[in-house]
Amino acid sequence: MGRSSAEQARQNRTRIVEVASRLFRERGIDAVSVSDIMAAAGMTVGGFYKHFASKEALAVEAAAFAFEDSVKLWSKVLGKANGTSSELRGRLVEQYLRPNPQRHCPIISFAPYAAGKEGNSSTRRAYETGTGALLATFAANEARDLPTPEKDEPDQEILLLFAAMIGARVLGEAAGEADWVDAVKKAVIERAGNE
Amino acid sequence: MGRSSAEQARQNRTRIVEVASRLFRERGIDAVSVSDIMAAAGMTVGGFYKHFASKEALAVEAAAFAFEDSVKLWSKVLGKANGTSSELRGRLVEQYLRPNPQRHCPIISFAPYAAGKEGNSSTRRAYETGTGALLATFAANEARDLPTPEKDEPDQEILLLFAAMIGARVLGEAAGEADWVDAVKKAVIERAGNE
DNA sequence: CAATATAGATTATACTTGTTATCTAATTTG
DNA sequence: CAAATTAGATAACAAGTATAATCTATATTG
Repeated sequence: MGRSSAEQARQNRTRIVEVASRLFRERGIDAVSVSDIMAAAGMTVGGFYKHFASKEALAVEAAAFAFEDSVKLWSKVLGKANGTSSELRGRLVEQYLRPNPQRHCPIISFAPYAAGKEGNSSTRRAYETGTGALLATFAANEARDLPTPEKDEPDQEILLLFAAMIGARVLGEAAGEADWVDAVKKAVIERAGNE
Repeated sequence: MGRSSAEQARQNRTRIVEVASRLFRERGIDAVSVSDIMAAAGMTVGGFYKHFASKEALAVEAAAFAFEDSVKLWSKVLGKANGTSSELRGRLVEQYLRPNPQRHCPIISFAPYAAGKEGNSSTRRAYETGTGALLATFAANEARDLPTPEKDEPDQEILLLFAAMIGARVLGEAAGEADWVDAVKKAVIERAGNE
């Protein structure tokens, strides 16, 4: 097996990012090796550094990809025709807190990795940009059914709900068997739906 | 250097747990090696397995220690004489969200580690017990200045705040430089103080 | 079509990790 | 006090890691 075509190489590169994005979200960045990723992408480790300078460089791209993915998903749920903004938000939060081993949230999966990096690293900037985009998506829905939007920046209630949905999901993933977890989730979901 | 006395050995064991508890919270479990811990405790790796069956066994004890530590701290803040329960809670949340590289919250530090374990593992059970104890501590304050407590279980508002404070801190640690982080923290703190 | 560049495979390197064996000097025990 | 035990030091082990060098067959280029 020799050199691949430019088009093939481009597809392979994209595939590596997609696969890494999924594996990183499922298992965490440190728990996934470069070999794991390449194997899951149907290749061997040899070609990796033809595409990326380092594992961290891939992590940056994989995070960006994951955040875009989530923005699309959130937009889709919040953009539905039937329901007030509050109802739609309630539905999003309910879906967000429903256990789903397939779809992991980048805000949570990449948080420990970003937290361990310096403030000006590209990893951290990618995390800040991506999470900021999700917050903006979450908040954008707000002004929808109001005749005159009050402010540009999201109001206190939205910011509170954003923090709460993330916290509740962290608890769900780490302590899903505890009885109080469902109560916490329920409180967050109900508040999101009845603003 | 030969055998240590039984008393010395007991002290050393406790020291290992304390040191591990701190390092795990600061850097995350996977980022701290057994050698790191033993070195920080002033010993070498050789004696480790005389005290613990595995790194994971230590992590369980270190988590329990960290949670007890936090319960004490929260109780102290919430138990102050001056202030309504709501004011005290506001102060706790404000302190919780103030950046502090020394004191890390076990709910957040141990979450990725617990999330990666099976539901019935001792690691996960320690996480559930510890986080449950912190929730109970947070909620216990509630009934304080009410003549007749309404329910046994924490009400919706408390559960929402608990989730929100955790989510806000996750964001603070991973995206502390983003401008919207302060807005999120502020929203959570203000809500905690004005129930 | 010949010469060159290169994607990805294979292999190597340098390092770190959790865990285990061995050893030794001091503590316990009888 | 002599014999047995063992905490912790030293060193080894096996597995896994990120990254780099080399190789090879194919795509690209002139």
